[in-house]
Amino acid sequence: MVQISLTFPDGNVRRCDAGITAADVAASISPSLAKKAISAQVNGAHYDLQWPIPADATIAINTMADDGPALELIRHDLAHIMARAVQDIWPEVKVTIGPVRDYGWFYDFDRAEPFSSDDLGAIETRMKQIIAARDPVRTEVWDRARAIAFYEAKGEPFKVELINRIPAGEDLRMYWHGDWQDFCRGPHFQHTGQVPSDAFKLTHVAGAYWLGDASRPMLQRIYGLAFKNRDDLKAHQTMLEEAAKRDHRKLGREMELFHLQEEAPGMVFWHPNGWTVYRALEDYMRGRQRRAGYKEIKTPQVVDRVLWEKSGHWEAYRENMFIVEVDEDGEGGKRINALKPMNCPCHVQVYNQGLKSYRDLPLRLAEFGSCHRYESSGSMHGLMRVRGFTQDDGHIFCTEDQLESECMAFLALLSSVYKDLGFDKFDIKFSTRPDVRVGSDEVWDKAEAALEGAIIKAGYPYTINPGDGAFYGPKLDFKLTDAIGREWQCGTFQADFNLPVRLDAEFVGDDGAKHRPVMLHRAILGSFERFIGILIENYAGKLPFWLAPRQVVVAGIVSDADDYVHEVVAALQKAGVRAEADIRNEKINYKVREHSVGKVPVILAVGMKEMAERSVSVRRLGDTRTETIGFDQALATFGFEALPPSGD
RNA sequence: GCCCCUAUAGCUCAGUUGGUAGAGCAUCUGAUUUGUAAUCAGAGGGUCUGCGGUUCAAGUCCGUAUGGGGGCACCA
Repeated sequence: MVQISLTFPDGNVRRCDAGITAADVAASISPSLAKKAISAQVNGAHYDLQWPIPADATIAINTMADDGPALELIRHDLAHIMARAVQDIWPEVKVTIGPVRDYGWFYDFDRAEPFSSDDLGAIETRMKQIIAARDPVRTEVWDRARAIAFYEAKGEPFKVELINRIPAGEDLRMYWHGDWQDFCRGPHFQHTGQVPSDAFKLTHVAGAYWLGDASRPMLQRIYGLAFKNRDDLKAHQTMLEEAAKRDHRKLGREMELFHLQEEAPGMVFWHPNGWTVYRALEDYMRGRQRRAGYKEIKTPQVVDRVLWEKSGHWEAYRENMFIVEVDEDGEGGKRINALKPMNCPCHVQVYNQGLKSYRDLPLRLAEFGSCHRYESSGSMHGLMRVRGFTQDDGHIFCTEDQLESECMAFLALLSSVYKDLGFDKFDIKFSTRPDVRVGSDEVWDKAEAALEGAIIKAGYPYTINPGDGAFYGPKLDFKLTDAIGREWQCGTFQADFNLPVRLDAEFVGDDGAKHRPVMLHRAILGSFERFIGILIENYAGKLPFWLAPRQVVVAGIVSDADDYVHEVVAALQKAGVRAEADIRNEKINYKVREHSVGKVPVILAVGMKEMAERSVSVRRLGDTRTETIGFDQALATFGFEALPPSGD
């Protein structure tokens, strides 16, 4: 019998048999709780659940138990086997925890000397010996006192701390792999020989804070990859190698899109090609937002600290701000300004000019706002996390009653934009009220219900991050993944009950009295920098025609056709196509190769034959076939393809 | 910010146990007028990231700063 455990955000776990429906779960627990199960465990295997699940749907859970050893079991056993191998070799090393993750596992160790790559090889060798020994795995249930006494005697302070964090009354399950012991929830194989010995690989070591707390010691985390067999492991390693070729930092250099340099860490130097992509994306977003009812504005880059003090940023965000000191009177009388780290306070200033009526709401202000944040040195990453960036920012001032409909409209716009840009699916995280917050519970109830209601009505799967909301309101985050599967937050939709109060935004209601608007912060791309990074990786540099920096290269075959090449290029440019001539004294093979490597979507080869019949030979990126079409047809075709998607 | 790794020509890299640098591509100059993924020949190009140390001698060893990579923390 397959046992299913559903885990809920509050930590409750419901165990039931396979084949039940969401309605069954609802009936046996409570509707609200049933709707919010976030993950399921089957025979130790972990599954994320996506919501909403229709009430009558069977909770279909893949039972890996039937088709050989579950990957999770393999990875979990390897975590224990690795920890044992490490202590076999270096008995003084302290063990901590080692969870299963996508494609493998990791385990954190406390050791004075760093693990070297040679050490990883030695650990792997020892692990294989343990597997070959087919050591039995056995388990016992201990009470807390015995376990604590055991680990204190053994000198494993991290284990003692872990046990102390487990809720009182719970028994502890102790597992032995041979004579090496660890405690965990299980389950495990019956002996170590059940783990495939040729389908895992220790990949790298990295520092990681104990319990994710930067004030605690930094441990050494060893990562491993593990699969059911050698072929799966190799396939995954090949996939990673392929993904590395799509890295936007590599493609950004190869395609001459942008560069970064030491004198301006985290600030992008956009090259002509990259800036063309940026501008194409900006123009597209401008059109989409205008048609969605946004008014575009532009606000200052440098703003006096007084405003940041009012908004609360000076207190809460100061160390992340670029400060600009101006010697105002020439005698050292300093005026302190800051580069804006976000646009919100400036948008409230625009809103606050003139008295607003309820008839003005919802008021949607949009800005391609350049922001600067002094991000910590270790957090920067190519275009994905930078210090100077431009948000496709927008703030909607509305009433509480308009919150849900604005959220729905935003979801529709975002999903349409993402679809145009090649993302049919994306991860949505819904973050609810944190312990420390502003605003009454009543307002939070209303806002959370509006956001969650909108997303359920729109029918998108989402994950709840309980307590992960901002102090000023709940939020939805929209995440996209890069080439190697790292998630990056792009879109966001946040309700804010704080800033309208701090910056005194108000409107006159139909009752003639003044009211506070709700302020909604929202972005679709997030930042142009990050989104372009994601786009490059998602398309492996082969951007769709309308976004490509060079859309068409007209390559002459012989110099006698040069005039015709220039004529075609000029006509294409007039038709709105980014076209270039290539009349260099090179073979057509050379030009085709160079522009293919350069990821130009269309190469038009033009020689004496084409000139005579006023045609072009079309070769599209990724397709080795060529097609000859007439001059006018080429203008019409590429002129049309150069237009951005309308989203309609 | 923290841990580990790392820095040689525009790019990708080689440089053996320390003896003051090399390849391919790119660039430039010739020749070649070419039919859909690299025509041939020649030339130029590097304070080996900065600073300090060890040594008769440092690209190579040590320290440090900065940048980069992988993670962790952070992302009000």
